[in-house]
Amino acid sequence: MFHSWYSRKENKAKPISELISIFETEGNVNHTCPGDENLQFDAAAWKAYSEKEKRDCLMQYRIAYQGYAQVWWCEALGTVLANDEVVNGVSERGGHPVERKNMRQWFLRITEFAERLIDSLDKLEWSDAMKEMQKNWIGKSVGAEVRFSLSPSLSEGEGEVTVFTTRPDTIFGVDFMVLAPEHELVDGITTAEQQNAVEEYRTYVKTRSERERMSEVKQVTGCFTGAYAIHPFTEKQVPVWISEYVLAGYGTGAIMGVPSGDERDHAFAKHFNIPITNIFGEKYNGEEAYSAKTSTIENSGFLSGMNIPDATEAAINALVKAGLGKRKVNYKLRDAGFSRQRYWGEPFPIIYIDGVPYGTDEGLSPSLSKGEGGISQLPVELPYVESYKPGPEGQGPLANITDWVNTDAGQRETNTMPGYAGSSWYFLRYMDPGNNTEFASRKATDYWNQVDLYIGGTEHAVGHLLYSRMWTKALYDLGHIGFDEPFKKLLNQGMIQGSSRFVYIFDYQLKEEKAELKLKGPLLLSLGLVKEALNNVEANMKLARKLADDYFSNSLFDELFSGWNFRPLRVDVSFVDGLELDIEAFKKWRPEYADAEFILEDGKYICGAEVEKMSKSKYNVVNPDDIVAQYGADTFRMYEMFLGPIDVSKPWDTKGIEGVHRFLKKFWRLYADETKGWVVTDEKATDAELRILHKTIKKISEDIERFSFNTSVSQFMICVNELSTLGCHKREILEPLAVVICPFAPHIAEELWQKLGNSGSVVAASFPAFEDRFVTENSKMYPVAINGKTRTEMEFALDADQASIEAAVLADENIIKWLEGKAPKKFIFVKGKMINVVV
RNA sequence: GCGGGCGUGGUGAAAUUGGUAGACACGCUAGACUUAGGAUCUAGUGCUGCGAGGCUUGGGGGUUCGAGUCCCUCCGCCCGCACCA
Repeated sequence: MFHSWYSRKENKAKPISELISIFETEGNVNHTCPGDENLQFDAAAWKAYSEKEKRDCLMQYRIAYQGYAQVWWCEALGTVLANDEVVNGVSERGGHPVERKNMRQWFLRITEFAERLIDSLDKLEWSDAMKEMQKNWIGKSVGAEVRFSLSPSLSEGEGEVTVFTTRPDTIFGVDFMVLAPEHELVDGITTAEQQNAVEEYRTYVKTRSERERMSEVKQVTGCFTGAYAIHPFTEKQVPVWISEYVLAGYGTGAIMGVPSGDERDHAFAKHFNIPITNIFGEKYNGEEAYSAKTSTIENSGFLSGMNIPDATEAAINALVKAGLGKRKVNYKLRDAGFSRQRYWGEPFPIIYIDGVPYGTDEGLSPSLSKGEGGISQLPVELPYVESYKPGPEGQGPLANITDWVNTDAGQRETNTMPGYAGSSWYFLRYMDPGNNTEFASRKATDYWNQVDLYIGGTEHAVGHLLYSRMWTKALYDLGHIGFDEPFKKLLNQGMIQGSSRFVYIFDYQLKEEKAELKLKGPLLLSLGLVKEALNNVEANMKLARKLADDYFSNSLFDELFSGWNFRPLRVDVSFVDGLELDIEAFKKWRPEYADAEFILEDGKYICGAEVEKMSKSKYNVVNPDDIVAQYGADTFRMYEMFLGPIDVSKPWDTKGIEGVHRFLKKFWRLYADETKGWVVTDEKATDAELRILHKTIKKISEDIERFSFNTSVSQFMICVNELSTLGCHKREILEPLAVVICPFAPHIAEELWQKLGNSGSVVAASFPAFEDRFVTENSKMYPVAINGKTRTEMEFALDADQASIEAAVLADENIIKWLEGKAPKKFIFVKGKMINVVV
């Protein structure tokens, strides 16, 4: 990726060497620079560049490139934190203050692939929901880029603000401009008198996460810069503000505020008393923005009277003609941040020489190019470290290993790659894991081709699954593999969650010196008491009063506590039977509660429960090995299938596994009796037995196709119940049945297969063919409804015609009773389904 | 806030194309066999009502001969939101 660039002309990734050749002959006239759209040079200029200038320029084209991104910086911990390590604006560990800090980072230019990532979704067998999520994440929008010049007389700096808008038709409704607080122009345009206010506001914004900035739309914040921009058509001067609702990474990091047509702009204008220009005539009521797209545009110069699509076209054409803007496609998708300041992650094969990054495979020095890792010293391996402490100035731990960082060619990159680096291509490596000259041979990837079926969770919808797709396209473009989509079919499986258990500690603050506690240990309350107290102020007071009376030396309640609450504490699920706590086991596990007092309800301590991800830290882990030891792998496997549809998440609950276990025992008893031993006979099967077998073959075949394993298990249960009732022990039925059940209960199937006298494994046996003739019926019990409510059942031949059925139904005494003498208005007969009489 | 998903008995669920709601299990109740039962078998089990019957798929409304399924609307829950991986 470092050695490649994206050709917008050919719409594919290409080697960077080809770009260098192009620059040498024609400069970049035919290849707009994705990193800097205004960069232009010819061949002569290119040749005159220094080595460093050339490399800097190429960096703006590379698919793996360096840029700047904001990270959470925690001064106290001396490290960069992940989003989920920042809680309520402070570090999760230690509660230290954090702020957004700009840092140099590696990126992958996934935005260049945006269009293809949308287009080729069509050829994937993924759920519509999944495709929808990816489309929305990529967020293609068509609109215009518009330049507003700043008013030199009123602004500190001169120049222009470029905005992206999906509604160029509303350009006459612009009443203000808003820049992201991080926007590079802000420093230059802020007037002296607004300097302090702007600084203060930016300090506030630094503490805000992007999520908060997007979510909390009701609370309007912002700050005027003192600068004004000039409307391109009316020459009206509009104030330039900064506000957190404009994000630096979206579009150009600046918007034109059209309060009459956009809700957030409207709220902003109202909040800061900015006069609102109405461009929708009567459709805009002054109270809320008119954001529907069905009005005509009014009060808008040459756009007045046009509908929205026409006005959009006209506005863009006028902007282009005036040289003030252009048509533009924008994507919400951002280039993927590819640096982490962590130890665990693939190290970059990058060396800095005089601050300029080179690939370790670029022949930098003899020792590097012939080092241990092969000719190009790939792969670069993580060095051993004594400590995982962060490096200086927010660098990763690798920065501390100076021996490793400093090579005779230059300094190594100390960032590492993120988790999705490996997850984007591991499936390719699996195709050729022993290869030590390339990631996978073309022969191997051509043979194995795409992943046929990928089972994964929706949590990967817009991360891993999008990055893998981009990665695959890049490798395809560069000729390393022969397919451009990694996962042909995708199925989302649900998660088996944990069910956590909680006890509740009475947590109180005593008023000073007022009381002595009679307790030796903490006070734990059963769930029912806590629930009642939390639901009801009176109950809460009553409970506290009672606790004061029972457990404290001073029962003058009003003088006892300054406050109290019920603090939940996780307990290991193995000490809880259902919801009832084994108090002794708990005390043993947590010695600090050995002297605790437990307040019970009905003689039991009832725990609280919550469904969460299964995790050691939540003490809610159930180990599958224990289940397998108790019930066997077949029972475990079938029970997991039986729990419900494959794509639904649910908490693990061992209750119910008995049913599946009983089923397998009953299934076994068709073949072997506890006392009599093997009971399989060679008798001829009856029609009824064959019907059961073939209904089962049909159902299982269909269910497997649609991954409906829970209903398959049900069908096996129905089959075994019916065969048991018939007392069937016939080889003609039971031998094929063992083959059908094999994918669901392979161990028992294999054993029965052997006992039936077969050589070879049951997995090699061919799946029994379904034969229609065994299951066809010639009559059907029809539900007969009056006005849609089923009142009785009547049996008719399947080939009976409507007239004879109608006559029979209307003559039926049950039906006559329900008709109550009224004449039927309509008779509905759906062959093979039902009958409905409308009166 | 935005995007996606889900909501059916005491519990897990089924109903595949708009056609008998609750299949199959768990649990529970009663019984049989048994020295014993955490084995096995039988019957019952959505709610309500003595009964005929009535009610019932998160709430409300609509389309239809017929709605768990389609449409509108409201409520609730779960997942993702770019440095958890």
